[in-house]
Amino acid sequence: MVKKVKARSVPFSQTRARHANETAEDYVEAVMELIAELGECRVLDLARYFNVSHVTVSRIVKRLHDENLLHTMPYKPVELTVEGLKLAKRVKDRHLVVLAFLMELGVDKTNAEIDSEGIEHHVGSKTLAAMKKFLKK
Amino acid sequence: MVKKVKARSVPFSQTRARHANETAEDYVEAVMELIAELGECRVLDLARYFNVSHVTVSRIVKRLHDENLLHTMPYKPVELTVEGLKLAKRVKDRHLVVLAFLMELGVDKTNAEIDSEGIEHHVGSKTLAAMKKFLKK
DNA sequence: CATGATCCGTAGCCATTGCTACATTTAAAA
DNA sequence: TTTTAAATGTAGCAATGGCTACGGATCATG
Repeated sequence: MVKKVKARSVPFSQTRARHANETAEDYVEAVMELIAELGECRVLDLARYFNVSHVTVSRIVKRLHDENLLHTMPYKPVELTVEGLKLAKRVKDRHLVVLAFLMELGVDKTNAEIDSEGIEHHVGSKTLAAMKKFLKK
Repeated sequence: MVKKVKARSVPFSQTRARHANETAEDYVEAVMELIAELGECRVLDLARYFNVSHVTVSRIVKRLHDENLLHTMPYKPVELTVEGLKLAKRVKDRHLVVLAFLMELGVDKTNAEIDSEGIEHHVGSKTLAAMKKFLKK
């Protein structure tokens, strides 16, 4: 008799797509933050923010432009599209909830910041709601 | 005056390395589970488990062999090295804690399983300790 | 307006993780 | 034993995200 093992809940066929999506979330959030802090967001600002070369940023910005999340013109600042802004707001809200949640749970700020940046991308709506509920008490 | 924006807590310079590491964690955990369930772990078992082609599994198994996490011989089952088993146990323990934690938080089992698989890789020792403490109460 | 510093784009390399197509090995069945 | 099905390996392609090196654009400043 051959036992059957169930496949993962999150199919791995989408690993690359999921990573690309996380990158998109990180970038729109960063663009929103950098515009808020600096007034505009240049490619080099993103490169410094993420600690990568401007080349990496440039290519990713181009991809996100093709995906209608960012506006770009050669040698001009990066801006958010309507869709990009919507995503950025959602991501930032979720990020803040996760961060506050971890700290409320007793994790020190430093570790809460580190972990929340990794965790946030994997927090579904149900988990997010549960975290918000926990924070209210 | 130019404002300074702090870089992310988790430098993105290590994105690829982090993803590769997550893959390693997922694979050793899967190998341990499949051996427990099926008695042995074949490349195709992993392919079915992760919903990817056997080619993808084959290449990753080779890499993890080079990293001393897995034993492999051509056309033979995949096994864990001592180091791989140690990692697998740690990963499984953390996974179970995160899953139990989410369910205790009020997330339904289905969503807890989905989210825990993404979240687990980003739970540091401090956050893990906080989750365990929460579960004790 | 010239010029040099800074910013940005392009070319081209690598690693990881997907894939299809085809070859080879293993093991079971005829 | 031979043949056939299943499992595994290999070749080679694409997308994503790292990088260095180099060249063109922009802008402040002399």
